Formats: sequence, structure tokens, C-alpha cells
Amino acid sequence: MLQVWLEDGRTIIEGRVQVIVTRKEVAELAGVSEATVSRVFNGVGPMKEETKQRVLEAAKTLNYHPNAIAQNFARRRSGNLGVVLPYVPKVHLFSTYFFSEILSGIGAKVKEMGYDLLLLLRSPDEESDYIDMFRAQKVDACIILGATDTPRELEQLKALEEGGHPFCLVNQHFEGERFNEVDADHQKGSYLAVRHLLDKGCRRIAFLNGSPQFSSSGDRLEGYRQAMREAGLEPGDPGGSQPHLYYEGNYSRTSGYRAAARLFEHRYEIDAVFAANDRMAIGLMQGLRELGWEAGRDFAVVGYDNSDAARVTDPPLTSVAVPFYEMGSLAAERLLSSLNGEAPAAFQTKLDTELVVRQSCGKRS
Amino acid sequence: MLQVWLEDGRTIIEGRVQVIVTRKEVAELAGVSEATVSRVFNGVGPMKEETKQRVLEAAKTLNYHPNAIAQNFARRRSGNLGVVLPYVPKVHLFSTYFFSEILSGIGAKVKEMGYDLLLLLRSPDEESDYIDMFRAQKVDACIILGATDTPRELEQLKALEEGGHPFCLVNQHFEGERFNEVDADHQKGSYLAVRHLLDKGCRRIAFLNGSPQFSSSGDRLEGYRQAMREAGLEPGDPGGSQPHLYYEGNYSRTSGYRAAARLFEHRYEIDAVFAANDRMAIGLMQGLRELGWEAGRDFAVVGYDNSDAARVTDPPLTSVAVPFYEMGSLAAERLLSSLNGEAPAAFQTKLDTELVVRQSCGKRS
DNA sequence: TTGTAGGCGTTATCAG
DNA sequence: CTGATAACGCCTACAA
Repeated sequence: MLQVWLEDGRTIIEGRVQVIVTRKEVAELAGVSEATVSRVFNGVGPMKEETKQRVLEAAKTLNYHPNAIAQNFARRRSGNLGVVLPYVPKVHLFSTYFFSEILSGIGAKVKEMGYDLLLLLRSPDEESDYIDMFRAQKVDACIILGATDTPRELEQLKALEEGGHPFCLVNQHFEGERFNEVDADHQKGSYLAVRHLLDKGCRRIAFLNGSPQFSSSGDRLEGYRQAMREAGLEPGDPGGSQPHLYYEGNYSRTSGYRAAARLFEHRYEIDAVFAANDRMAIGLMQGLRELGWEAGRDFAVVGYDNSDAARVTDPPLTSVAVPFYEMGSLAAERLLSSLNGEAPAAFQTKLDTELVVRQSCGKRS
Repeated sequence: MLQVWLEDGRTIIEGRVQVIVTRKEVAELAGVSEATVSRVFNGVGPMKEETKQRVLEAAKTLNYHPNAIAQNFARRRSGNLGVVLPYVPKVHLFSTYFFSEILSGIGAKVKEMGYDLLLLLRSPDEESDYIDMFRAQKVDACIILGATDTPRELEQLKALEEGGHPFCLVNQHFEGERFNEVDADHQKGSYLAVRHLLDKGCRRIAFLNGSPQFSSSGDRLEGYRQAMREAGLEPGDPGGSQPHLYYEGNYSRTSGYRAAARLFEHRYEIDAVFAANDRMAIGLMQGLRELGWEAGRDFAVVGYDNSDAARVTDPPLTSVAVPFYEMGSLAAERLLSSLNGEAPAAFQTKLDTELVVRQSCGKRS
């Protein structure tokens, strides 16, 4: 930054004269000490109402605003909540819907609690990891989105934990660990989805799952299995006895589209598909349509996420709603209030999911 | 934050002992002064290779990381680039696609240039505006997304300018002002879209525009008009002589859906529609389908944005691609390098758009 | 109820 | 090439 400091406290930035007002000047004008100015602005300690007014007035006439950097420096904290987003291409795997909802939820709460939101976009290589953000003390805590259950990721999370850096995972569970987590009940969501198909009279229900490194994929499989077994049916399974009932994609639309071809070969053994997210469901519907098989007419489909996209497909897609906004908001709230010691340090929460019925399962029932 | 400082420099946070290593300790271990440690880490001034190595080694054994807050405090800057997002509900007007692309572009460049990204989600009320971020010196510059051409917004932007706070608008132009801007050539994009429809043999081309407070809406109207006039046709116009050829929505899918009913009344005077974004195009196609009018069969459609959604409609939607990622990246680059005085302070750039042809205009031609 | 003063971890300017 | 040292703007015991 091209700037010059003058002796009288003014600063020239880019040819413009900036007057940076500090506490000192407010104190002088109000005829009090600097400490008193701080007290007024932080609302601490007892003080005479008159003094307070005098300070506030002085601050107003001088247009004083406390310098956040100096405050944070003195308080030995950054005032930032970091939010880690996975490497960009993955955004196309998850829906952008997922991120914008969670981010909005986090953003609202963070502001409410007087923090700022630092966005950390991961790079593809990312040798230096998010722990550096803590080391440099740029963030006081962080929320990690799109974490995967891989050895590398787990190692990094453990390092964070050992370093005593507060963090929280959203929509991802690590079995056997006690990380802070805010998750949704994907097992129940999937159970509801499959029950709905069963209620519609479907019996031969295939499951198109997403990548197994996300815990929610496992949860969904569990819910699918449970519903099938309760109905006395043999569920599909990775490597199980019913290979025509289990398929796997990576949550992208393209992977759903590709699955269509495989699924089509078994079309006479299938009357419904439950897809682990809307994007795959949409790709699947497209692929099968091209092969002459129409969702809602030739087979029933249920998606997952209840994203905006579910409303715009033809036919509109029945889907499982996940409270992403609330998950973000809750994660931020828990994390930040634990920093203040206002809440227990550890938490693991699971929010409820529900089914939103549209027309992709046909009109029978 | 529940923490206690010990006399030996250690800190207890949430019951954990944190050792905060400072420059001082590195200096002691390396047997040099603190200033030398700084020089090594900032790579300034000449220094003996051996000294440098000694310092780096000491830093490594102590696991030293410079404290970013202290650095920024001393440098009198925040090291943050702020990104202002409009109030959440608007996210549903724009596509989330728009934001995730731009944000990714900004994020990549910001990291590359050694800054951090502070996300500023606007509140609905938002009495206190983004100028406070500058006053509190939380950001060194900011990028404003989703700005509207309204008196209130303009006033705020002028205040920023007068305060000497560097900012940049993306995808929004203010006629008569010299704000920093990175825009796309929406007039050309629209021209291409309409030319394509003309080339397909369409003559009676309606235009479904978005909210007029965005400059891009005006640009699109211009492009539409230009193409129509060049073809010797009378374009639709707000309040013009051809009311059946001009419609207005607010960029949401729902507004496109609603426009379908109005448009349907004029179906015998229309053989194509150019929609100002994909979401409205999709809503429109849905609405008209429900009325028995099929895109690609009964009429041609072109959308705008080339969002993910354009690929998943039926039929796939011909659309205008806008380089959102590049726009974000460029805005960040220009803004940040102007801070360093490495680039001229003011810039106004317009990036190119192009047409992506799919099947929504039928197969004739 | 208010003032004094030490400290936060750097940067950057001088000497040497 | 390196070492002192004065900021930077605010917080917060402790003293009055």
C-alpha cells in the first residue's frame, strides 16, 4: 500500500489525505484519559453517565471508530471464524446449494455474535493446511465443510485437536472420534425416502449412492437397508447379492448420467430408484430419458437435498430436505459460544431431515 | 475466550497449555537480535547466509509462526480483502452459480497475492453499512457483488469513494460514475443470443428481461434491440409499441414461471423468447409446458449465464456464457495490485461473453 | 469513578 | 550486515 505517515498523525494514501482518529484524540477532546474512552466503548466498569456522554460526543464529532486490528491484537485474538471450503472442483460435486445455504447460516450467526467470517478456499495441492491459519492466529476457530473420511484428512483434524484449535465439522461424522460435529439425520431421511417408494407400491428399489468417503453416504445406505428389510425385501448392497439394486456415483450430475446406462440394463428388475442427491437423480433421469425410460411414468425416483434444482426438473423431484442453513448457524453458534466459555467445549448434534413429495414417483398411491 | 496467561509466557486456553512462540525466543535461540529474525522472515535487507540458516533452524525447532495480527497491526493494514454479498434472499434471485463462480475466482487470486478473504453478508436492514468495515480497518479494499443502481446504494458507494476506500464492483455499471468495475459485455451476449434465434428463422422474438436496477438488464435490452433492428424487425420495449414482445421478471425462477401465463396469451404472435437469465428461462419453460407449449418444439428459447442448470433442463438450454470466475479473479487482482501501487488506481474492464448452443432452439437451421 | 502505566508481537528507522 | 529502539492503538490490572 502506497502510503506516507505525516508527523501530525495524518496519512496520505494514494494521494488522499486520511485522518486516522485514535482513542488519544477522543480522550483529549473529552478531557478524560484514554482508559476511560476504552471503558465507554467496551461498556465495562462503572462510570458516570455524564462522562460517558462526553466521550461519546467527542467520538462522534471526531468520527472515531476503534481500530479492530489493534483491538484484536491487544485481546490476543483475531475475532475471525474461519470457514474451510473444499477445493473448487468439488463444488461441482456437492451442489453450490449446499454451500450457499450453510454459508448463509454461518454468516448470519457470526455477525450476530460479533465475529467476522474468514473464507478459506482450499487449493488442490494444499501442502500447508488449515492448521497454519491457527498458527498465524488468523482465526480463533473454524468450521470445516466438505471434509472426507480419508487418512490424510483425519490426520490433519487430529493435529488440530492436539493443538487445541477449536473446530467443527458440518455434515460429516468421524466414527470413533469425538470431534465437534453438526450433522443431519441422513439415515432417517433415507429411510423416509424409501418408505415413500414402498408406500407407492414399489418393491424393487435400487439405490444410487454417492462417494463412500462421506459419512452421509454410509448413513443413507443404512436408512435404505432398514426400510427395505422392514418391508421384507432384500436391499442392494456394495458387493452384495443384489448387484442390480446398488450403484455408486460421486454426487455429480455426470455420475448419475453414467449410472443410467448400467441401470438401464436391469430395467426389468427395477421399478424405483433412490438417489443420494438431487444432482445424481437429475443426471440419472436425463440419461434414462435418452434411453426412452421416463421418470414418473416408467419408474419412480426420489432425490436428496431438496435443492432448488429439485423444483425445476420434469417431473419435479421428490426429495429429502436437509436443514443446511440451520446446520451452519448452529455450528457457528456452538463453536463461538464455547470460545467464550458460555457453552461446553464439545458437542455433537444431529438435526432432523424430512421428505418433500413432488411428482417424480408418479400419481399412484 | 476462557484463557489465562502465565508468567513464563505460556497460555492456558480451555484447560490446554498453549505455548505461543514469539520472535524473541527465536532470536535468543539463534543468538541474534529480534530485528534479524524479522529480516529473515520478511526477506529484506542483506544478510549472511549462515545467520539466515541459523534463524530458520531455530524457528523450526521452536515451531515459530509470525503472528499475523501483530504483523498487520504494525503494518497498519488488515491484510483482508472484503467481499460484500447482497442480503440472502437475493441469492435466490441471482443464481448461486453466479456467486460461487465469482467467489472462487476471487478466492484463488486473493490467496495467490497473500491476502485473506473476509466475507461480508449484508443484513436485510443494514443500517450500518460496509463503510464501517473500512472505518474499523478490517479490510484494505473490497469487492461488491450484487450492487443495484438505487439512490441509497449510489450514495453509499460515493461515500466509500470520498473516504478514499478502494473498492470494485463486479457485474454492475454506474453510468456517469468512475467507480472501479469489472463487467461482462452483456450487450454483445444478448446480441449473439438474438442473432442465433434470427439465424434459426425466428422473427417474432420476445424478450423476458430482469429487474431494471441492474445495469446488465439495460445492456441486454440494448443487445436485443440492436439485433432486432439490424434484422429489420421492431423490437419489444418497456412500454413500447410491441407490448407482446417485452416482459419483465426479477431474475427468479418464479418470475419466469409467472411470465409464462402472460406470454401464453400472445403465443400466436411469438415464435421465440430470449430470457435474461437461465432461472427465468427455466421457470418460463415449465410454465409454458404446463400450458401445453413445449420449448424446442412450439417455440425457441435462449437463456443467459450458462449456469449448471442450463445443462439439466429438457431440452438443454442454449445460453450465453459469462466468465464469472475470471471476473472475480480480475477484480481481485486489479484491486490488490492497486493497493501496492503496482497498478493504476482506477480501472473499468469489460470481459467477453459467448453463446453456447444446445437444443432449446429446435433442430431446424 | 477515573487515571497511570505496562504490555501485546511486530515493523521500520537509525546507528554502528 | 546487524542491533537498539521507538512506534502502532488498544486492553487491563492496579492505584488513587
